[in-house]
Amino acid sequence: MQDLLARIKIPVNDNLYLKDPSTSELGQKIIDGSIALMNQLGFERFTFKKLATEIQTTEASVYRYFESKHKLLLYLINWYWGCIATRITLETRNIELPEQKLKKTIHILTALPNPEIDSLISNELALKEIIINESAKVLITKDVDEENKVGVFSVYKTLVSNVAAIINEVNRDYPYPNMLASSMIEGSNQQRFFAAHLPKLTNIKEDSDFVESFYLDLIFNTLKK
Amino acid sequence: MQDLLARIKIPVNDNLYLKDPSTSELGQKIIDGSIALMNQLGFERFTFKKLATEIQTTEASVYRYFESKHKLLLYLINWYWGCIATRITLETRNIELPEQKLKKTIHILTALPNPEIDSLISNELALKEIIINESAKVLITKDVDEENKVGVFSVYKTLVSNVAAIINEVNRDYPYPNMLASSMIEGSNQQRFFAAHLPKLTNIKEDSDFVESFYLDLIFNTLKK
DNA sequence: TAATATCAATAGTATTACTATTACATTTGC
DNA sequence: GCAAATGTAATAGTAATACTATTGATATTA
Repeated sequence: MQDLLARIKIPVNDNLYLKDPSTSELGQKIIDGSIALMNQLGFERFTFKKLATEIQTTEASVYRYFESKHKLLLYLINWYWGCIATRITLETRNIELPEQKLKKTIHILTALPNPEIDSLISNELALKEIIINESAKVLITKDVDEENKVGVFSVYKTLVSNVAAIINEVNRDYPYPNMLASSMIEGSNQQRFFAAHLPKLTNIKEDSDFVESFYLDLIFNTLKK
Repeated sequence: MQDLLARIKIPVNDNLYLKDPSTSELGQKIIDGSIALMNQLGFERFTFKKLATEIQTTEASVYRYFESKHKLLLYLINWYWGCIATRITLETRNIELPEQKLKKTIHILTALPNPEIDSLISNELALKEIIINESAKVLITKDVDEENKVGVFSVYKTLVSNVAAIINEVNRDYPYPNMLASSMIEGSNQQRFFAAHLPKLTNIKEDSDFVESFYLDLIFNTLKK
């Protein structure tokens, strides 16, 4: 699985970069470095200057690839959801039973990545933490409409609509499949943030992955006919 | 109801302001002006300079009340959730049936405010939009732990725990009451953002309030024994 | 009325996101 | 094989903005 995914090229929207970072060595260093540094500092404290120092290049060189740190984060997010969407397609295509298919999908979307088994990329956990901590800062913005126009969110929208389809395979009459899908995707990340910082907003269980269990219970009870 | 609430003083954490804005005329102008302007511009584009121009004072005068726009937003959020918590207490205390109590709570938390009936404050809708659009920017931060230490989120945590208690009144054995509560509170706002900007992530129904309906269905199905 | 405390305005500074320009290196076409 | 074109990177900026230091004005109280 790991090798297979490593060979698949995940396409990311053209509008997110000035020069495709996957085509050069410096580009790769920018991606790898920004995942590490943004996770460490957080989006606000992260700057192109600090990144440049870290990967031994210059601020301006980074600006050759990305016109802003905002777009860089959008690139990372886009790429992450592209990977997840690919995983769901690959790992559920041989499953017949709709319930099993949905169960697997919920696992991929809500569980923490197991670095040994299902990691697509060298630093998936760091990237997942960035998704958890920083996503809202570029999604919930006044610019969302303009960015949506140029297709920045199409990967994410496709993912939600695919999950919604899997939900409707289990219960054809359920009227809110997209809401349920996006609630789970966004909510599971948020609950992990709460667990780490505001545990009173969650119910952490020692014996199991409480986030995955919560959504399994929630979704299958809701879809029960 | 309106008059009653208008007379209730909603306490806001001391650490959020340098000088209590509710004690002076300029303070009130800062609050009212910032709700209007932040809703109009969004948190990023909102600055103290622009606010000062708007309410005909100076940037530095605003800094007498709030040490940063970050803290100002936290103040607004805190005050909002204080109002909501008060409303839930007042409007459910005479309800005997746990199911009816929960239903009312879900309504207060997920429905859009009706300006004529249940508005606490002159510009509740604008404030609600700020909560929807900007909350994540001050909650999901690297500073969350320090701010949590000084009690900035206590109002919110109390609200979640109160709603969790109402959930457990309906089903004493449900193991994730806090998660369900915080998921609903955060999720309902997020779904409204999606509805406005990324409708493919939701399922908007013309005939009813889809957000309230979604959560009523979701929660009561989940709690069914 | 004089001392004191409160409040507000002016004029800054420091940081940071971002850009204009130039220099160097590599590839490509004939 | 050499020049044109393209790709890459470095220097040295600008503009915006969050935030502060200081001084001036007003109100309160002894």
